[in-house]
Amino acid sequence: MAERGTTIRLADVAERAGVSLATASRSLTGTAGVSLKLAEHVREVATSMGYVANMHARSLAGGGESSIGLIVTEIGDPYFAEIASGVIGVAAEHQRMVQIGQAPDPATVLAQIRLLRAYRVGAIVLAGSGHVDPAVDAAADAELAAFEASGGRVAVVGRHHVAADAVLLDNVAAGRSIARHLLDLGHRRIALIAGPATLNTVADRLAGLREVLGDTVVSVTHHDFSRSGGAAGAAELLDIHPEVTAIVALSDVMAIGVLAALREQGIGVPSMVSVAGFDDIPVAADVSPALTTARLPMAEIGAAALRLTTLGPAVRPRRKSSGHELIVRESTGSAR
Amino acid sequence: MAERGTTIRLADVAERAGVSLATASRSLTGTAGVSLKLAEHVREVATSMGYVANMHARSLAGGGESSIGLIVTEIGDPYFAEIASGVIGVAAEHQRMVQIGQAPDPATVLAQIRLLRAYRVGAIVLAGSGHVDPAVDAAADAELAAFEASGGRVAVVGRHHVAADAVLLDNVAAGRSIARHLLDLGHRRIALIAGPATLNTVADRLAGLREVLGDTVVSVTHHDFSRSGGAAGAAELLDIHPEVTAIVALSDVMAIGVLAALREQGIGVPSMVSVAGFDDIPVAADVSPALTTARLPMAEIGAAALRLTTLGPAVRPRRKSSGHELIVRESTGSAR
DNA sequence: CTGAAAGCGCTTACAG
DNA sequence: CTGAAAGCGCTTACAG
Repeated sequence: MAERGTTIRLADVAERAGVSLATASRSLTGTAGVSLKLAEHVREVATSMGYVANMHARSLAGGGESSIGLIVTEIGDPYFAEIASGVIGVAAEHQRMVQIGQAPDPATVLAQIRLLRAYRVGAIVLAGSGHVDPAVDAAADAELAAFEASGGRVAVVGRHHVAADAVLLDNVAAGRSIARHLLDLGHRRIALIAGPATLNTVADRLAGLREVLGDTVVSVTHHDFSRSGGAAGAAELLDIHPEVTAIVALSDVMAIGVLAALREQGIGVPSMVSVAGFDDIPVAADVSPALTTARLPMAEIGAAALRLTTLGPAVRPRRKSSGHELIVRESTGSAR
Repeated sequence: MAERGTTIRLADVAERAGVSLATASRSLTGTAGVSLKLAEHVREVATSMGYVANMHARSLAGGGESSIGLIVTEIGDPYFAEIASGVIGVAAEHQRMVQIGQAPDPATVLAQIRLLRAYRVGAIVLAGSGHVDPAVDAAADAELAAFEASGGRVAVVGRHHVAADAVLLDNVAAGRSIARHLLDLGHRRIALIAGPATLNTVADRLAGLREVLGDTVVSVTHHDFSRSGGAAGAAELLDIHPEVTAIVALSDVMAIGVLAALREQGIGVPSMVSVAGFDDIPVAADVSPALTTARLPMAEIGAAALRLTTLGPAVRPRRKSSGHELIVRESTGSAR
């Protein structure tokens, strides 16, 4: 075992094995050009000494695999946890480590991209909605472009205006699917409880919804993209528009908040009010009542995003659609 | 913007700013000993050139902050997502990046620790249960010890036998709390649906439960620590022990599976059977019916674990208890 | 306050 | 198949 604060270097291994630094390096990295038994011997010595290569030195010297960077809004949110799971799974297939950063706002996104660049990651996956106003994301986009210009690869999830490979979320179509479903059930007084109006994800889902719903929409409000945001939206809504027969929350997490608020007020779902969400987070099937939602397969999306970065750079950015699927469960029913 | 594949080095900045490498370095790292205006000038030049320091070089040269490593079993699991959220939050406070690895089995845990060591992280937080048989974790423990010996800091969550700082999960006491609650409700025919018997977490929860439940336990089975594991356990149980009036699943995720299986068979909860879980994952309050559980504050636990690593090494490992809280909701009621 | 030089731990041409 | 040497991009004593 190493002495406290002391670390074994390749030079130590080489000396003990009685070979040169170069041979030791080749033996351990599996580079061709060392006799099998010598390489084997060096490996044994290294193991017995508890040698662990220094990736910083290895990176600097031009060897070593780069790791991959992932930026999410909040890892505790099931939506992002799923994406992360997809990304980390694919990274592991390629023996890559992932460095993860949380970035709740545009300034932090920029800072995280910088940090990831400083660590010389090979690729960055940026999840988290872009903004309706492209100016808000301009600094981050420029940083991403600079990263690509310096040889890095990037893939974004749910961002439109970036000149990078992207998995585009099928938000507009998902909105339409939810809307049609509600109309089919006879609903004509519908409220939309949305996340921040500044986000593309919100704007897109809203657009799809409104396109089909037309003037059956009696209310659109904006709240935090969270359980409590959904609950607050529902409470407020019930005061002002008690005539509403259906509520669509712009995410499952918000929808769960809506469900909680409705339960608290003793309003039956779907007997009195139908509720629908977006995403199909893992727990959507298990809430009470089970949530009707538009499924976006986030884990697959995360995996797909990282896979895009393993392709070489393209002349024109690749775009891949997430697709979506309407999942009808018990939270929606015929209008009363 | 840099040319494709070309990266700006500190030497480029120094040259452009008309100073030496040393002065450029000091200006950018904020080291004392450079006139304010010169430092300011260098910083402007660096920014205008889009310079991003190479952390690998910085680390090698002895400067730079080390990042922190986190190992979880599965980031998509809300239990671990919460822990990760706590860890990443604290890491951000300290301007540290976190490198995250998923490790579903002991061999992978070992591999991940090695990788983290190779990246010369300053600290490792290992979440994920230890094993009843210490031999299973021996290799990982040794690697952790070697890491500490070489100056690294480590904190584990829910592992007993490691000679490192640890946040100990209050599993035994949590088991007792759930057990007492069930007994108080008059249940005398109780089934336990557990995760893998090899895990400490399972053994401890089971121990607390059995200590209080005594011979009211009619069945103990082991399944995957997952929703489907819980569902399978419940289905199997109902066949063999229809007389059971209460089921405790060893995690909320499993309990959600139990709830699903019961619903499928039309068995009322808690009218026919009461169900309880462990952890209080964020969604526990929103499932149907709302889940009675023993809360372990995972986000705080993750945060506490990382904070332990910021303290200097201790002569004897620090142990911190997670504490727990019985949360009674609607899935438990009087025995029929 | 500023600079020239050594060194961090590797990998990889370049020779042999 | 093996080794001596240069170099990756920084930071930090050491001088001045």
